[in-house]
Amino acid sequence: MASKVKASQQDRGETATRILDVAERLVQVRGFNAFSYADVASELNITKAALHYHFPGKAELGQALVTRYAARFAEALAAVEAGLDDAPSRLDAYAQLYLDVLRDERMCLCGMLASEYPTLPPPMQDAVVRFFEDNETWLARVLRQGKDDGTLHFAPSPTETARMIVSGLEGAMLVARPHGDVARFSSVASQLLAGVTSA
Amino acid sequence: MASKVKASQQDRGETATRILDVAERLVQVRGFNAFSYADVASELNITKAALHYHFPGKAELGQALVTRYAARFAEALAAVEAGLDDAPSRLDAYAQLYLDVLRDERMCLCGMLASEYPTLPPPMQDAVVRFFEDNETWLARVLRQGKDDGTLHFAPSPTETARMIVSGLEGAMLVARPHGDVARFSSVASQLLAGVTSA
DNA sequence: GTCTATAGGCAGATAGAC
DNA sequence: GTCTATCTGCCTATAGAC
Repeated sequence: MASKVKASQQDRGETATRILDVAERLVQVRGFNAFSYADVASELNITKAALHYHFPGKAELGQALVTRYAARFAEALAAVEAGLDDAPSRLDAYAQLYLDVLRDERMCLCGMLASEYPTLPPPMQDAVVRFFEDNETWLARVLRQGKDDGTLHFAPSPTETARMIVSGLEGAMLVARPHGDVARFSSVASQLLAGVTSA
Repeated sequence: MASKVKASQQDRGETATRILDVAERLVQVRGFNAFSYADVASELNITKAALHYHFPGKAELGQALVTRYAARFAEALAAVEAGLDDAPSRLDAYAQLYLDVLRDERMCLCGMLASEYPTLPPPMQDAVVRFFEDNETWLARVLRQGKDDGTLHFAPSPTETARMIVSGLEGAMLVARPHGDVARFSSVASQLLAGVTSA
């Protein structure tokens, strides 16, 4: 049973991983409907046919993209919980995850896909909705924790408050990117968090 | 000088107006990159060639769309100011404008275009940025009014607070639409406004 | 696994008749 | 103003050689 590195989830080859990396960036910058197999192939100096070997169609590539993105996000949230104990710090770290994406001149992958939602293959639609639900669930838990220990203060339910934070951060990315102004995002993010950290 | 109806801004023919109506809905639902001249033509039972007579290219059609949308929004904001005096009511009416769009299962036109920003023709990009700036300016003015007369309470500058409200409402639309859940939007909207109406 | 070659469709756009 | 007809290019996808 000498397993080398413990293949965490479905392991893909090196080429498949690089395809996902390039496609992910293209989708986050331009959108799922505005990138093509040709774009990815030319960046990697391979042919479109090779792409189809790794991902039969655009729908399958899209599913793989959102699945991997959601898994990574879940890992990041677990790391936040492991590394930080108090609710306010955890909220700060959560917002920082968004900021890191925007600094790269990208939109949140699932925020981008949310705008294209009616045009997506059904499996991608389901995965996008799940992403937001998972985020809200995690945030609601942190908010509940903070309310219980007195470090956070808010009137609506933790779930409703979580939804406001997710919406606010996604919207802040959406609006800040056309302005090319990361500070716009940071300002909104701190106001959102201040709404639950101050009495 | 017997002008019939006072051609408010650039008047377009009846057909051109119907083209804009159909194209506007398609962009708000599917996005600028995911609708085609063929889509519009088939809905109106005309040919693509006829479309090109009214709007030479997709870029020009897109410009006309965002220009008209921004003008209508500005009219709506003026109507809000004319019809309501106090700042809290004006904020409520502002959020209601967004809700009306979402009820139609549409995204804000400029929110949709913001997600596609890097792929848009430059004139459309400029118009999208201007739309958000105009919204923020209007909101900041209302916020200042409310702060001065004691009906609103917030710590950051009116401009920064305005940006948080715009971002929050746009993000709430973005996230609510995939869930098919208008209540999600309303919940976030009232939380955002509660943040400035309660002490 | 990656290639060449190609199929089949749809995109935006134009010419010219009516 | 609207039509038919057509162009060119890009899209996703497949077949089959290496």
